[in-house]
Amino acid sequence: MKSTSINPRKSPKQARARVTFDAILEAATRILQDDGLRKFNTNRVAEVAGVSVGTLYQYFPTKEAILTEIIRQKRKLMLDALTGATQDMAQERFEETLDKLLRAAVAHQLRWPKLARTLEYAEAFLPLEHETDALKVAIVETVAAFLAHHQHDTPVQTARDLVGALRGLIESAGLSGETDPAAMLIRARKLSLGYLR
Amino acid sequence: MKSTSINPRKSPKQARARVTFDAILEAATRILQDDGLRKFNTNRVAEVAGVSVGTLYQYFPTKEAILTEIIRQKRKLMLDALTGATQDMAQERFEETLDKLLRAAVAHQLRWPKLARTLEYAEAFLPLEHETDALKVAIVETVAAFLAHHQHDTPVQTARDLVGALRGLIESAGLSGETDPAAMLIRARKLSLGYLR
Amino acid sequence: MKSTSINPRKSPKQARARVTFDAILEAATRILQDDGLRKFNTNRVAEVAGVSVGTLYQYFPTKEAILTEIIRQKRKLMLDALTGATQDMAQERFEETLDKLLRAAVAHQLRWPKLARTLEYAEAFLPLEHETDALKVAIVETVAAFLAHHQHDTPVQTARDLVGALRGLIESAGLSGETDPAAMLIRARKLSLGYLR
Amino acid sequence: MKSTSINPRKSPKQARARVTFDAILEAATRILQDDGLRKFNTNRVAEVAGVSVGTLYQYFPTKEAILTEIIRQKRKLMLDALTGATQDMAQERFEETLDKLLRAAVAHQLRWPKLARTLEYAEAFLPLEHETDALKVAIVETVAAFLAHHQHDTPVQTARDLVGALRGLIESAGLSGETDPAAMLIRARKLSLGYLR
DNA sequence: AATGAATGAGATTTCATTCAT
DNA sequence: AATGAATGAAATCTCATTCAT
Repeated sequence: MKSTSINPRKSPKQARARVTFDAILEAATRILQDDGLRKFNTNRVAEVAGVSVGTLYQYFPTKEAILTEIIRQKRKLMLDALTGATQDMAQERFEETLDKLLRAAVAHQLRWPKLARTLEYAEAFLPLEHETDALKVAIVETVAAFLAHHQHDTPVQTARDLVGALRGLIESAGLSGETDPAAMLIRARKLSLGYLR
Repeated sequence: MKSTSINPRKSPKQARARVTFDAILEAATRILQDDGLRKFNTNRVAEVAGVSVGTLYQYFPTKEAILTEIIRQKRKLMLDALTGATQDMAQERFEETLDKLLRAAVAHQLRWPKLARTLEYAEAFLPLEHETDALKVAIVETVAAFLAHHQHDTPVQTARDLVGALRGLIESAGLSGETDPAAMLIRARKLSLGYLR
Repeated sequence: MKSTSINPRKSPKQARARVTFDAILEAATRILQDDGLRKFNTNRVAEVAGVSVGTLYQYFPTKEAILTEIIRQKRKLMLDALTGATQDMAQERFEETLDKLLRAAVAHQLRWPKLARTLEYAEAFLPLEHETDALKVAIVETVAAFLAHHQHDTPVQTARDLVGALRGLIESAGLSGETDPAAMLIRARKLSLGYLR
Repeated sequence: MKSTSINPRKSPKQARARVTFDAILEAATRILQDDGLRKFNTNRVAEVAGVSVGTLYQYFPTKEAILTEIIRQKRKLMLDALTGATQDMAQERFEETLDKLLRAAVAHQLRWPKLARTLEYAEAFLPLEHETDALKVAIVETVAAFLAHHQHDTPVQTARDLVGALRGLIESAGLSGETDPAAMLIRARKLSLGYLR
């Protein structure tokens, strides 16, 4: 991975470095979840991570690089979860696979609703790397492939619509205090099946 | 309206003052739409509005007050549109009123997708006034009243779900470049009817 | 003058602003003369000027912009002095005009030898504006015009050589503690006449 | 040589150490030539030299020590060249020895004009060791001895003037792109003979 | 009412140097 | 001898807010 103003500066080689790298990302994540972009600054990230600012800048050339790395990791997680969910779609009924997908989405977004929203927002003003951007596309593509497999007419647009609507649904529920994945799943299923029928 | 750190400082009574007040809000709105919160600062707002910072602070006690006022106005517009849409619901078929509601929502959010998203995000970190907060509740209530009128079981939760999902749908379409309200309306209707059935 | 990263940010309009602008340049000049680029930083410049850093940045967008402005002003002074010296060259003997030129050069450089050297050095690593660069060319051109007027063969190259050699001479004398312009003038004349013969 | 904060930390005795020592100096030299003092920092020097910062600090106690060592080496080269040039002055005509001196000076400064200038400048703000400072004096003394040998009245001042003027001449030519030593030599001779007559 | 100059706390970032391994 | 992770003081620059005119 080339080091640009948005990529991490160096890949940690020693074990100690790995620990530091992760501590920084973890601290940043916590701040974003608790206080949003407003209080997300390098001094605070370093402090919460228990390292000096200098160390932080050994690993990330800019504040944005930290954000970008978090987004990349979260997206990767989401994509992997969705890929896993659709893995056996050839042998499964439509509803079965859909349920796996929805479970993944709900789990992903309901756990840290404020973080998810903050990252969403940050994305819009970040010059994301190709790779990170590609992950976003891949997420929609995964859902689209699933729809196409079941003879859907306009899989891509529908996938995008569905992803957007589900995000809106879960986010709104999460921010108004709901935390029960089971309850959320039922409504997410209703929304999806209703839209796809 | 009491003047607090979040309310406008003085209600512009004279014509000239009204013009200045509006110029500031308009400039702020443009900046939020074009560049997001990142570049939203009082000096720039004043410059774009063509007034001095000093003057800006005659009308708004803090930067947040400007944001709050914009949110208040937009919400007011939305609420009025929804109220208008449900005005004759007693004499209309369900689908008829729903269509009016969706039209209003699509029109509201598809025009300035980035602005809408930015305001959403800003809200989360703003200590909104009671009145402004009340507007948000009122929006959901209006939809809930409509659902209740048609014998829906859990009108409030469903209204909130629907508002969230529709916002997600329209936002995602808007940010990926769609601008046609007619096309949007069809999918919004499909989503709503599907979820409500 | 357009405001770039190297030009002043705003031209002072009020009298107070003019005073501040000049105070900043004067402070910067003093620091460069006394301590060189090493201790030339915006905090110190602001402190010596008796203003806040914020104020400094109202007028100069970067540290380099201050340097550039000083160079521009000093070059302008030099150019004006040389232009004045060659003004009546049509009515004067060669030696007479030459003497005026040398007087101007000696006066300019012997007063603040360390400052002159520091600016020279800074130039090399500064992306100077066209206008500022043009001044440097104009200085050589003025001398070249004088040489051409007296039938010199290769006026431009010779002018550049002469300007370089004289700068080296005066700088070396100035830095080793000489302060007497009269003594300097004699040797400068010797150098020039010797090279031009 | 006592190890102070400005002298190298240890004289590299083993072959491997010698290689490292030289690699550091070479890297530093390249950076100074290409980018000047601005980008001259220990981390970068170490990186370019292909060693770790830790290793760099095994050889040089401070950043300044690297600079000082480069200056010392360059001066030593220059002094040796000049000494060599004046070696046979008792058996040579004045012009003959002068030519050798000028050849040495031109060769020295025309090759890396930016480096030469940067070192000049750095010197002014460096607390040079007695030995390094002595080299500077010795250079002027060598030229002065040559002048004295040919019955010049004020050999020291004249030597200093000449060294300064020549440096100015060559530097100005070098920085404006000239690279031909032969052409430079002709003008350097003209300047010297003219001034000395 | 309006102006715009001034402030300074706070954010980002760099880099000389140390030290555990 | 060498490595490279870590430090933190110091430099650059921004921006919400105040205040004299």
